[in-house]
Amino acid sequence: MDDAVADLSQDRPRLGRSSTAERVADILRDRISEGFFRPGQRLSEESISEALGVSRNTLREAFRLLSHERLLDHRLNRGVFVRLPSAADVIDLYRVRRVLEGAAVRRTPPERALALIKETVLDAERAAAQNDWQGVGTANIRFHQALVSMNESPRIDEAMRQLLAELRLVFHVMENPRALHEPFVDRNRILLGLIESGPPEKAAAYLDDYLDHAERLLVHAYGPNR
Amino acid sequence: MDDAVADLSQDRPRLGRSSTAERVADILRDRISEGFFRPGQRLSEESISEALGVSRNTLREAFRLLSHERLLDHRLNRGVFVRLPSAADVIDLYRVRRVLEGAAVRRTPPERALALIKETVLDAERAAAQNDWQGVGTANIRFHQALVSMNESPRIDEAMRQLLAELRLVFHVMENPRALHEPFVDRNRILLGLIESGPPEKAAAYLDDYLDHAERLLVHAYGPNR
DNA sequence: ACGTAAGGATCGTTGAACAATTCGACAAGA
DNA sequence: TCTTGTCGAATTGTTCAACGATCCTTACGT
Repeated sequence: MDDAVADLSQDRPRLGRSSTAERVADILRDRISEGFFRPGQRLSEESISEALGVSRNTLREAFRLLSHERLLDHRLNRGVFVRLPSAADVIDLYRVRRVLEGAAVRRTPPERALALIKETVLDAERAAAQNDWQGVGTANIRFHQALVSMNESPRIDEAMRQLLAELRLVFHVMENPRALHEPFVDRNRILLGLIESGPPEKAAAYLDDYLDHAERLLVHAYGPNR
Repeated sequence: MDDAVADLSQDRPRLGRSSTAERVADILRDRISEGFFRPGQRLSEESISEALGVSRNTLREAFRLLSHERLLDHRLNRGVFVRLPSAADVIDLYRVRRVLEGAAVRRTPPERALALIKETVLDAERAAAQNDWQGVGTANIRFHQALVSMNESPRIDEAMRQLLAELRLVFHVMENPRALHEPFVDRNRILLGLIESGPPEKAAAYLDDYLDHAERLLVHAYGPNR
């Protein structure tokens, strides 16, 4: 009986949830990540609060939340804009990735995480076979989220979630999703192999090259915009 | 003339700063980190908004900011409380530290960061000589902030700032600051030496031991509380 | 010991109001 | 033509008062 009660405590976080502001933030976050709101676009308090049927004050609380996640850019007296990351941002994002993902592949992978990673590799391959490059991008993101989960740290998972959401903004600025994601379908498979069997150093080295490649791709296509 | 104008654009970030909510958040952040508000304490919207002379709505925006930094705990319909980290939180915080600081010491230290680190080592030694253990704690925190700055990533700096603010909450729960900080005055000096001269792997190994030590100290003294 | 009910305190959310700020347009001047 | 000053509309920043919803405590009854 005590066991059952102990299991229950895992559902505890779901209890606290709710609050209009958070639900509004969830909606906006989804809209942003799916590209409905474009990077650089201004979000009007009046029109959105009216469309969602919540008061301006509540909407502002939601805006605050998303600003803190770096998805929105809050400029004083000018309103909030969907964040438009600069080239410097891209470079910094990859610096963080090298740290978080590098630490991950150096650990002995927990079974749980390994299964997750395999799954996302398959997802990417399936999507690629159907020329669904948007889907490949999504699977890619989940692949790296799974990678980082090897660190077994809730805080790192959360940080990675935010980072990838921010990176998705970068993707939305670029056209030609195929060139952006195709090279990494194979690389994911290879990296998985190195994690499973190879020595950690080998996987780490390959990962560094992987990230260099991805960063170069982005920054190159990003140069003109700033 | 154009050159002068270009230089000016560096001051641009300073323009955006302000907004009552952010200033309120700054005040509360300081109060929390100095221990004026104790972990677990409830912060009443009414009394604080009255004391600070701002409206409840504005105060709530500030609360949101600090909740996102994990300094406050926002429980629906019950109000906000100064966060009281659990033992599991402490363990996770140290997992993150191992990743961020470990990556830092493996890099070739930039001159700028090295100077900062030296400074904080001296600060800690000076404070220890005067039996100012609060001061040692502060210097210690700045030492690790400086360590992490070797990563040369604004986002990692920011993450570390938050992490250390959260860790300060843990310190405030414990009595006997001396036992908590004294051992690390010497260890800081040694780690600095290894970073300057030793091979990175040596510094990394010592750092792991350092963090194990610190974590054990905290978790041990923390066990009873939960 | 346990379930229920009542009451008070506090939070969640709203709507309206006004001041502060931005931005574009247009006119005046060099 | 280019710059500068001024005005007004639009939007944000902040406050205030109000009401329903939720939680906590206390008291009561079984």
